[in-house]
Amino acid sequence: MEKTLQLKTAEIEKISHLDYFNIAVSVDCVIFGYDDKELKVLLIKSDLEEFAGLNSLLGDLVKPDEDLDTASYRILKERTGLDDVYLEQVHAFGSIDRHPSGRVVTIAYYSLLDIKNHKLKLSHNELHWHSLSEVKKLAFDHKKILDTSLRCLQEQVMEHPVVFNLLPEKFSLRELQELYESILGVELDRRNFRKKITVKDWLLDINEMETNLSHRPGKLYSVKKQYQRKNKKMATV
Amino acid sequence: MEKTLQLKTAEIEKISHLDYFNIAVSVDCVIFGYDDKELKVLLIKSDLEEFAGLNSLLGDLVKPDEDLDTASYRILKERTGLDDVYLEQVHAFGSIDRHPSGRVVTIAYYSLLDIKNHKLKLSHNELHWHSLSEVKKLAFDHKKILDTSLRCLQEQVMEHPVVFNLLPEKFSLRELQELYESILGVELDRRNFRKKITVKDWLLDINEMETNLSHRPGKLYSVKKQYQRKNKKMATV
DNA sequence: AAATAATGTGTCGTAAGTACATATTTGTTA
DNA sequence: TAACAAATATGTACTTACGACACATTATTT
Repeated sequence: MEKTLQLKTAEIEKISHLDYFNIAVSVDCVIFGYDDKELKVLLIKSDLEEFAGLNSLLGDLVKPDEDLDTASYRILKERTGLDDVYLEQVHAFGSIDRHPSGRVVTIAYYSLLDIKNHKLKLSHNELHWHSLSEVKKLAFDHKKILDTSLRCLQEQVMEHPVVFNLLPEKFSLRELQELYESILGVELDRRNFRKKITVKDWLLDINEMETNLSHRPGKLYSVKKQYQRKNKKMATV
Repeated sequence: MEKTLQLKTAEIEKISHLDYFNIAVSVDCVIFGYDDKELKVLLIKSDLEEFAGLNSLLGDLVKPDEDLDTASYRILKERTGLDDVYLEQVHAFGSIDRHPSGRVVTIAYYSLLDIKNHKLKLSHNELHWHSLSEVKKLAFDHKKILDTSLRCLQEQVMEHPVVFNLLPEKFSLRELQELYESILGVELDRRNFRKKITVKDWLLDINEMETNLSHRPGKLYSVKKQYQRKNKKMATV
């Protein structure tokens, strides 16, 4: 009697192991960039037949010996050559049929980087920056992931010093304001914006001015060291 | 030449399918309750040898034909008999060795429910409410998941009408304030709290009073219909 | 009827948010 | 070289939110 039960349990366990350990986990990175006064996202042509012609986010399956954060940094590194960039986990997406090759649960991350200063390794063709406003349809559920990530970014942006990776090291308040305006999708009053930013005390006046402008140049600032978010080691402020 | 490549690709694909579709995904529910002026969490004795004697959150592996939200509602339903409760996804946890049986990536959800009005099906022994302050060590990485979920709840609580599932349908402002105090871990000024809450316009004055008190009774309120969060169908406000 | 233990509301000072105007600095151009 | 164009830099007045705090009211208990 006991033996039968034992066997049964073992069998059940074997079955259940097969039943359950057969999902793939992926990481999808929503890599935001900023250039030409527009918020952009890095997309690649999907290589799946099912999504022929559509773009997708940069993602990959998580390896057996890789944790989620490591996978996200690997993907970023592989595609952009960067490894000192801040990544933030956004949400897990796990609809049953979201991936044509099988059950793939994906964890979305977003990242921010300055397009001008980090030219892509464009060896992979079909890897391009796209203006957010022009992104309509993406492969998989990636449009939903993109929308969720943008909302997440918008919620963080006024409370936390996250956006500075989108700008060059030195930037003017006008540039910063334009960046906020593209992220939030609203126009901001210049004077009030400056007050709000300066009171947060994130910025360092580096005593330099803009150059090569056809009008009065503004002062240049950089983020204070303690608010630079280079990598996960950095504490959340 | 081309044929060889073809074969190679097919082989690679086969290998990679085996390599990658071998992760299990679980959902862990941090079920918060409120009773006796204390925030509590529902825990169960771990049935794994490795964690003998330790409690764990309520979780289960996600079935092949089940999406993440469905799994979280199933777990809640199985353990508490409830299916009309709000669940909120918190974060994905995916350290390589977080589960002794193999690679299990887990998605954490939190939920809120009124302990008094939803007596547990205590057929499962060892399923109990624990005061948050007394929870020290949990199985797996569940302590970290609990801490993260609490922080998430704390961040939401002043901005969004999430906590009302922790209270009975009718409640006094004092009860609501005590709840906020337990969640946030701070004392609040009664007059300022009332101002702050009433300005949000979440509450409906139902023209009833507390009864059976040894002092002056307070008015009773309920959440306005549009802010009740029964299930995911409910929009986020 | 007095004491107790809550509820319910108001005020005042400070900080933050919003709308708005003027002076200043640089490069350009007539 | 003086006027102009275009942007920077800053200030003020009004309104709204926040925090500390005090007093009158109501139901129960003794």
